[in-house]
Amino acid sequence: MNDQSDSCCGHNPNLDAVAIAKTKMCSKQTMEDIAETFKILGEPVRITILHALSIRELCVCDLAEILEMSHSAVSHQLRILRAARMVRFEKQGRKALYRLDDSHVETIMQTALAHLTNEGCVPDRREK
Amino acid sequence: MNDQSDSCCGHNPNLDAVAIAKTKMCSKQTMEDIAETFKILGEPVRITILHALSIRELCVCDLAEILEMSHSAVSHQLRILRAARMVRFEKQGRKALYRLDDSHVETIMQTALAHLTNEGCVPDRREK
DNA sequence: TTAACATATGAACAAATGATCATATATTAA
DNA sequence: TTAATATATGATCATTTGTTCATATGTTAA
Repeated sequence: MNDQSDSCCGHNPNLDAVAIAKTKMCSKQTMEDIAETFKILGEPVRITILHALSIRELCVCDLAEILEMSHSAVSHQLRILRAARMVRFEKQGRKALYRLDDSHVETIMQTALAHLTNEGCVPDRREK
Repeated sequence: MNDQSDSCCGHNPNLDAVAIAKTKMCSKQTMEDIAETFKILGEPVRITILHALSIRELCVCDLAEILEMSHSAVSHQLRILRAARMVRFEKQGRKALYRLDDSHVETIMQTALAHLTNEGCVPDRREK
């Protein structure tokens, strides 16, 4: 925001280090895109939906039961996950069967779990 | 929140599917911990700090220069990253040299990037 | 057709949160 | 010691965002 206000206040960044980092870093846009992805994963309800769908496909009604939440709230969150191309759905009668739309999500989740537990990886919990 | 309000309104979840999912799913607490990790990564400023530190160690002053932000704002975010054990620092004189504290963070970032660019994953089958 | 079921979505509200500002602590230089 | 430098942090404020409520759309059963 204010890159000028500090230069007059006596701060001395290591210009070499700053230059090296800047040239090797990804674009600001890329960083924002990655952050957006994590922001979506950073909600208990949404990550739990993805976790459940990693085990098997489920409809809104099932997810509401599992999460102990209203159908409306679940549907709102599914909309966000759809927009992020993390889940997709298929209409079956009056139900909407949801499933994961990207295997990366599982990988990301397991790595996050590894960070938390300081372990290598996690056993596969999928059905069969 | 309200697990009772729906049962009297005529919704019929697939009880088998729900049971299967429930027994195989991680605990609620684990989900919340994972979500917390992602929430921290889901902020452009924080993920950019981690990205910069993945290139080389930097002090608060350098990070402020790279991010074009105030030192205060950077320091606040570093505090959050420290609490999550994603970065650690070492005092050198009046400077504080920060570096990554967990190699998992880089792995998670790269997988997220793969999700965004649709590389090495399931083909895109979104609904039209 | 009518009623029940299943999902989707806009609006409103409350809670969470990041940036700014002011201030505090600590280290080095003069 | 005094001043300058470097970082840390509490409080405030504005924005973001998830849930609820009301309502709309569409499907199946009676």
